[in-house]
Amino acid sequence: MHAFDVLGDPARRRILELLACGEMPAGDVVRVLGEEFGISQPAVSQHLKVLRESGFAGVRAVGTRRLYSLDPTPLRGVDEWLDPFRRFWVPRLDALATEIARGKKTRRDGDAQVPTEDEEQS
Amino acid sequence: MHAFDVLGDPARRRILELLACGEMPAGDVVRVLGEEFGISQPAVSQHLKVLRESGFAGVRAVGTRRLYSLDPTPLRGVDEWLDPFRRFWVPRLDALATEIARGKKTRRDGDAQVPTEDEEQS
DNA sequence: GGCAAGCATAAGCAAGACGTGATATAAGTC
DNA sequence: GACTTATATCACGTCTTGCTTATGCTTGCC
Repeated sequence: MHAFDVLGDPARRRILELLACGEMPAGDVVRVLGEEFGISQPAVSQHLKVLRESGFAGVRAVGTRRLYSLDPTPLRGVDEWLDPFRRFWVPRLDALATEIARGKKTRRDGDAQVPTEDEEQS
Repeated sequence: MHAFDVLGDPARRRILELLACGEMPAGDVVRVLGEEFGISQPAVSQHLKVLRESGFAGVRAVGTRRLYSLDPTPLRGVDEWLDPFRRFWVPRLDALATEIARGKKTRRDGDAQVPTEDEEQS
């Protein structure tokens, strides 16, 4: 299952948000998701399985509990996919840095905005 | 349809990549997707519809052609959702900046890495 | 007007995703 | 060993998605 498919489900996104705060036993996840989404324990368990198998989460058994933790690797991949698009909303810091390095006076920021298609890319 | 669901389909991701290079007529998209994914014109047209209706793309009619263009807004939303997770793989630039501002010597970068759950978040 | 090109829409179908209730498994408690 | 708790898995129904083929609607051109 592709990373974006995994993130397609709101319940799974919520689980990742929970895990971002630190390790969490499956039971706690079940409780929160149950309250917020009204879904059952098996449903949550299956989501956790998806997160496990797609590399978003790791598990650690402690007694009868299963402590889930976030693995950021696939999210990082998503972040990287997003990278070429970021130029559409992020001021071009590289160009800015270059200008600063050259000691130029700051120009009007007209060309530090969303680029048009005939600008260089990559 | 939620942004992440839209991005869940590889064909749609590809279309967004194409549109990132600039405006493109539907026919060209059909040709590329046809080659790369082996799908038909209606299939592509339906993907374009999804992208339109979810705000990822805009259209402009020119004669009999439909020029599609990227609208970065929803991608930006995705980027923002990703933000709280970024601390897991991005060195903490804010802390780094603080240290530099204070004129401290650069410490070993042991604590500039992935934070543990008992550190402050947000 | 007639025709072709460019694209969108409709209808139908197959596959997969997500939910449920029931049940299995394994560890802790008495 | 019996029972409870914590979690996973099974079997199954349903809804959604994404594809296909067929067709409709504009626009440009002769």
